[in-house]
Amino acid sequence: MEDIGLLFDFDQDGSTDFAFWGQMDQNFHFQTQLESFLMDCQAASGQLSPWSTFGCQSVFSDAQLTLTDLDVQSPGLGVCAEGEGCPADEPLEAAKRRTRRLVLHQPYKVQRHAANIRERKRMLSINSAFEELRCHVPMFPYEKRLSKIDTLRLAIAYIALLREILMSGSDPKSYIDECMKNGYKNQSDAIWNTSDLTARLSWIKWD
DNA sequence: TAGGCCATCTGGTCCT
DNA sequence: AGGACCAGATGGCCTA
Repeated sequence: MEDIGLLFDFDQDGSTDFAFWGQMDQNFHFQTQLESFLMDCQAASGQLSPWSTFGCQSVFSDAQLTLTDLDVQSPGLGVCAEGEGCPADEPLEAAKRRTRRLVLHQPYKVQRHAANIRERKRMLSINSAFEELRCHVPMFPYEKRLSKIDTLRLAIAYIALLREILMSGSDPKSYIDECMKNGYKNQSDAIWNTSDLTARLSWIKWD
């Protein structure tokens, strides 16, 4: 038995899109196992969190295309170890296959790489949530994209103001007009001040 | 060119 | 044990 790690770079951007690792023996049928593994992941991707539609599906649809003409050899034959160069005369299907294959005898490295991928996808899901939040905070039509911290702060201020409107029982439009005229009273957390928030809200069609 | 923002990597900690 | 979460470090890009 031998530890093996495989890193895939489907889009050739130099970063690993997918990692596979485990142990292998002489009877290891690489293509069959990898293919069924990818199929399992694809089947599961529909149940995964938002990143799955963004990252996982595209990765795996690519993977299927790659696998169809992926002349995968038994690991150990012409496989390059990380940090070593492949022999120059090797028929470098690696580039053709758009696949970076590694044999790692240090399982830690492979696990670390897999953790990096998970972390990247976790950040993607966070970013997609930020995008969604940006759609719900008041923006000027000409305004450039809000940063993450500004999105959070504006969302907090927006929620606070909406709560006040509800508590006041008055018409939202007239409440905003009042704020524009007299200033927004609640300045306790004035990261977004009166003119910022109420001016944004004045763009909203309340009817 | 400095500062802000962001993506990524990484190691530590927490949770299941 | 492995994955999720978090925060620090780093480097790239953009803008004033």
